[in-house]
Amino acid sequence: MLELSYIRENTAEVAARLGIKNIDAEGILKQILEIDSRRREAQKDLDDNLAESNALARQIGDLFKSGKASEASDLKARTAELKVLAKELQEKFDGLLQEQNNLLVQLPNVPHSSVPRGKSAEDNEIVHSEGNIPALFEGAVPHWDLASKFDIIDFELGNKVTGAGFPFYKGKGARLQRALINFFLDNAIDAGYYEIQPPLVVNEASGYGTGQLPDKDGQMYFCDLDKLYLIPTAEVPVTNIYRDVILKSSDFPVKNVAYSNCFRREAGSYGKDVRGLNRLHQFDKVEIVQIQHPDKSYDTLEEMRSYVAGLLRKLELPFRVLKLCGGDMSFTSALTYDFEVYSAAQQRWLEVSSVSNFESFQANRMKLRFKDEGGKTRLCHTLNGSALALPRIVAALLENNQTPKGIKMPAALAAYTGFDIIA
RNA sequence: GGAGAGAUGGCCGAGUGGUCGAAGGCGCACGCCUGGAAAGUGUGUAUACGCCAAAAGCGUAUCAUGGGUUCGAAUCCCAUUCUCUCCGCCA
Repeated sequence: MLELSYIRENTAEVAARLGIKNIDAEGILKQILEIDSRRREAQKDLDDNLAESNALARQIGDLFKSGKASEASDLKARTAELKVLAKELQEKFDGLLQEQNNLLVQLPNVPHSSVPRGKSAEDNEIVHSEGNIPALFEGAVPHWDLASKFDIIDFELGNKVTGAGFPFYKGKGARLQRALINFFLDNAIDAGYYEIQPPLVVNEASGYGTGQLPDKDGQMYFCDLDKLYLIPTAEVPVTNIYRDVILKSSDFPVKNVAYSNCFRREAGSYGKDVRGLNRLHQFDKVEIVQIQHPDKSYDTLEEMRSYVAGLLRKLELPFRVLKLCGGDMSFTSALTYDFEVYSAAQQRWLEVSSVSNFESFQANRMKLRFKDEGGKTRLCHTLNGSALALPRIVAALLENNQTPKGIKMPAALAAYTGFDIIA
C-alpha cells in the first residue's frame, strides 16, 4: 500500500509513474485526496468533541469529590449531548477512513523510474544473456518424456492420488530435488543469508501483509475450517515475521533464506504453459528475502540479482535476465528482474526466478519500520527473489543435459546428488 | 477434546473506577565520573492520526481484539482470539 503522505505530497508524480503500469490513476488519486480532506475534517470534529467530554468528565469527578453533586449533575446533561454527537462523528470518521483505505489498497506500487513502458511480456527489456544454447542430439525429447523414460517424475501417479499439477518425484528424480534444495540453501548461507523453515500455512493478516490479499484471494488454497491459507511462496511467512516490528538501523541488512513447498491454484492457466513441470500446483522453492534501509535497497536488488545469476552459472544453464515492463510487473513491485533459463527440447525460455524491490509498499501494509539516524521512525524497504524455483530448473537440467546415454548432472550438483548421470 | 489460570510498554512487573500512556526494575540512548573500561550517577526512552508553514507545543486514540455499563474504564460486564498448567489423545 502506498503511503498516504507520499500521495498527498507527490500526487502528479504518482499518477505519472502509475501510467508506466498502464494505470490511469488520476481519478482515484483525486478521490483519495478528496476523501482524505473530509476524513481529516471529521477527525478534527471528533477529537474536539472527545476533548470536551474528557474535560467535563474530569470536572465532574472533582465536583463529586468536593461534594457538589448538583453541579455535577448539570454537567452530566452536556456530556450526554456530547456522547450522542460523538457517536455520529465517530461513524462518519470510520466510514471515511474505510472508504479511503478501500481505495488505497487498490493502487499498485509505483514503479521505479527506470521501468520501461509496455503492455505485456513482449515489452520486457532483456538486460543480460549468458551461456550457450545447447545443440541437442537427434531424438532429444522434452522433459516430460524424459521423466517417464527414466521413471523419475510421475505425473500420472500424481493425477491419481491428488490431481493435475501434483507430481510424484521418484528415485533419482526425488534425489535430484533434494540435492537442489540443499545446493540452493548452502549457497545462500555462504552468501550470508540466515536459514529459516517457515510454516506452510498462514493467517489472513499475513496474506494481507505481503499483498496476496485481498486482490489475489482466489490464487491461494484456503483451509476454510481454520481460516488459513497455504502459502504461495515462503516470502509470505518470512516477510511477515517482521509485521509490526520496528528495527534498528544496525539490523540492516536483514537477510533470510527459506526453503518451502509452494501452493498455487493457478486458476486460468492452460495449454503448453502447464505441460510437465512448467506450471504446478505444488512445487519447491528456495526464497531469499531482504529488508533494507531505503537508501540502499537498489544496491541490494543488484546484489541479489548477481547472486541468482551466480547460481544459474554454477548449474551451467543458459539464461537471460529481463527487466519487467510496467504492464508485466506485479501489483506490489517497484522494480522486478525475471530470470529465464532456456529449456532446449521445448525450445522456450522458462521463468525460474523473479527478484523484486517492493520499496516500502509491503512495509507500509505490514507496519515494518526502523528508527533512522535521527531517531525518526520510517518504513523499511523489502526485497525478495527466488533462488531458485525447482521445477523449471529440473526441466531445463533434464532437457539440456540429455545425451543418448542418459542425463548428465552439472559438476556443481554431483556432490549433492551422489550420482552424475541419470540412465 | 475436557478443566482451570492468564494476556499491561523492547523485556520483567505494579496497578480492581477518576488527574494512568500507565509506578518500579531491566534494557537502550546521551551526559557526568574514569588514563580507559566496569561500577556508580544524572537525564531521556511507545505508536498512529489530527491541529500548526514547520519546530515547539497541543488534541485524540491505543493496557490481546471487538462490543457494552458509566459523567469517567488498564481496572466492571459480554463475546472472540491467543498463551500457560493439568488430564486425555498422539508424530
